Amino acid sequence: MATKLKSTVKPKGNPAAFAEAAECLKTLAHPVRLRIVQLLLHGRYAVGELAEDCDVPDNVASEHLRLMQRCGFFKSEREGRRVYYQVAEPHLEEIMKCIENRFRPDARRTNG
Amino acid sequence: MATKLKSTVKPKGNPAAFAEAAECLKTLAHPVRLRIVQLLLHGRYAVGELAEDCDVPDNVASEHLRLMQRCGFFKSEREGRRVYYQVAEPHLEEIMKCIENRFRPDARRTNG
DNA sequence: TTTACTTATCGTAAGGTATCGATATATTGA
DNA sequence: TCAATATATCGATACCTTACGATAAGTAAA
Repeated sequence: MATKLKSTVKPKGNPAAFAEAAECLKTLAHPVRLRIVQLLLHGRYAVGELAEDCDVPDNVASEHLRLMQRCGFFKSEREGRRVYYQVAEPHLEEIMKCIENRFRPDARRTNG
Repeated sequence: MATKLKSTVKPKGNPAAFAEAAECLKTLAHPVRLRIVQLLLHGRYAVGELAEDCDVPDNVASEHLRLMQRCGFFKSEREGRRVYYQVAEPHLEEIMKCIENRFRPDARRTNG
């Protein structure tokens, strides 16, 4: 297998994009929020359902959802007393797959 | 194009994996650190070089590098007075590509 | 050995984040 | 209207993170 050489040209960075990306990653970087993302990538859930699954009080789940909605991850709609959340950011699935791929039990040392 | 239905089965979560993933994402979630990751995915740089590119003092760059090294992102080796860092985590490239893909100027509304 | 260069570490202050309990708002049904 | 359910918001607190300046440590050259 041939060794791939890295380019020596320095990639140009976009500070505004890095700032926005950092914001979104920070929002993703919480165990409960990761679980909520995983759940909502597979279906549609109300606040109380998510809270129960994550074993946190309803108001805490609600707060996590608010943060993620602010980043555009989710949208919500009320149905009767309940408010259902679902994914609104198309790239979430790809990013979550990368993360799950990395943190599978056997995911280390795929290459050099 | 057929509409893909979401599975209704609830994915089972691994709390320990979510905790570890959240740690690593938090470490990634900083504008300067994202830039450093981008640079090191394209080459090998010393602390002072990274500090200059990122427009931060050397000790701040050194601290960011220490945090990321603690997550296993990088390894370092001294050469004379300088310490060079390079990527040690194979999944970094894939994850960074996802992020760059999402935060390109035209990256919104790919589907959904 | 003395000085300069490069990186790492430490203490600290400022600002941000997570969580909790209490309370407010919205909806439904009695 | 009143009570119950479901969600959202607020104030307070504890904790964490970041950046800064000072300083230490490792290396090279004078």
